[in-house]
Amino acid sequence: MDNFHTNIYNWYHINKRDLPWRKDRDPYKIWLSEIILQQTRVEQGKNYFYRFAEAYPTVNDLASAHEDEVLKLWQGLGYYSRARNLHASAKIIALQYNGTFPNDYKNILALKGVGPYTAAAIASIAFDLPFPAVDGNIYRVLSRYYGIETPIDSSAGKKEFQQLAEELIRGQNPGMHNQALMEFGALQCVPKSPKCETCPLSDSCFALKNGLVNQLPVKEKKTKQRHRYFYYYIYDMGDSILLDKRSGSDIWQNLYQLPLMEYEKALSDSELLKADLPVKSSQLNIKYISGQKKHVLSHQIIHAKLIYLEVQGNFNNPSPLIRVNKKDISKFAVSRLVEQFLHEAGLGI
DNA sequence: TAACCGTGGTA
DNA sequence: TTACCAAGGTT
Repeated sequence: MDNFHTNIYNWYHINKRDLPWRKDRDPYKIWLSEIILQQTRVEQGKNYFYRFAEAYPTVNDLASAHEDEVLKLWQGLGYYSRARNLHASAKIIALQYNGTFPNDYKNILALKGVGPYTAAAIASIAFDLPFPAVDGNIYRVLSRYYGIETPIDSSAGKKEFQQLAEELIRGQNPGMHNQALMEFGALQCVPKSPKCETCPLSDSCFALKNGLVNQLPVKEKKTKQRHRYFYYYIYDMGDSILLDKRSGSDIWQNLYQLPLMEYEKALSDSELLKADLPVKSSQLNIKYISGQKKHVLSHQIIHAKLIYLEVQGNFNNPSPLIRVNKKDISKFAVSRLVEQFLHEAGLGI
């Protein structure tokens, strides 16, 4: 074995973390952890893994849950399509595979929410199959060590790194190899201020030798952010309020929210008082309007306010909105933004 | 292909 | 405060 492998493997055996999804090689748990960890730090994902593993010990348990329940467990982790796809794939495994996790790369890759990285990670870690798991860590480690300046988010870059990773895993223990490289990127060759002074590869690292550590990896695309203006309404009916389920292809799909009005620009409070309501009624009293809250997503900036309405007298259920008892609000999956507004209004958790 | 899809940590 | 970005995938 060459210098690269030997040093990283030695480093890994000394420095690897004791992570809960690596206690055994249950493909279901490895899959679950990989979905949770997509674009997510280990420290943030850990608690969610414990939650899911306890609520759904097997893939059949997950398959028989309701999507609302799965989304509630996922609440706060973001990228909610992961939860929807996780649940949909669990149903496929339960029904089409009779509860046995598929054990070949093609069928793993065919699962919803499983792309090239995740399929390779599961195939290698759970089934010893020699597929390189090329994630953000590995782009960073390889680009620095080998001095590769091809942008990692270009198609040429993806092809180049994939090919290099395939050469590197040849003849190695696939699961250990992939995990060693990822762990090395996550703990040693970190994005900012990597620990080059204590790095076992410092003698042969191209970036360190050439002063390119802070320039690599190269990424070209920058996502521009769209501004949106959300006005949420609490319809306080004494012991209950109204909730609404989001649908369509927008953010927070299938999560619940307070009745919402969206505008292209910010409304002043006086404009807001004259504006349409999500549910019209002559028996409303405005208790207060909150200050503006800025909620930043990866690709959108949402400027939001909460309008607290007290409903006088009777109020018919304005379908498709649902009337929810205040003590049951916390059973519904909501975005962080709605969760914070509910909390500030003394509702929810 | 590029835009879209969340949240929280860090410098 | 801003900018970056973390065990990416889908459309």
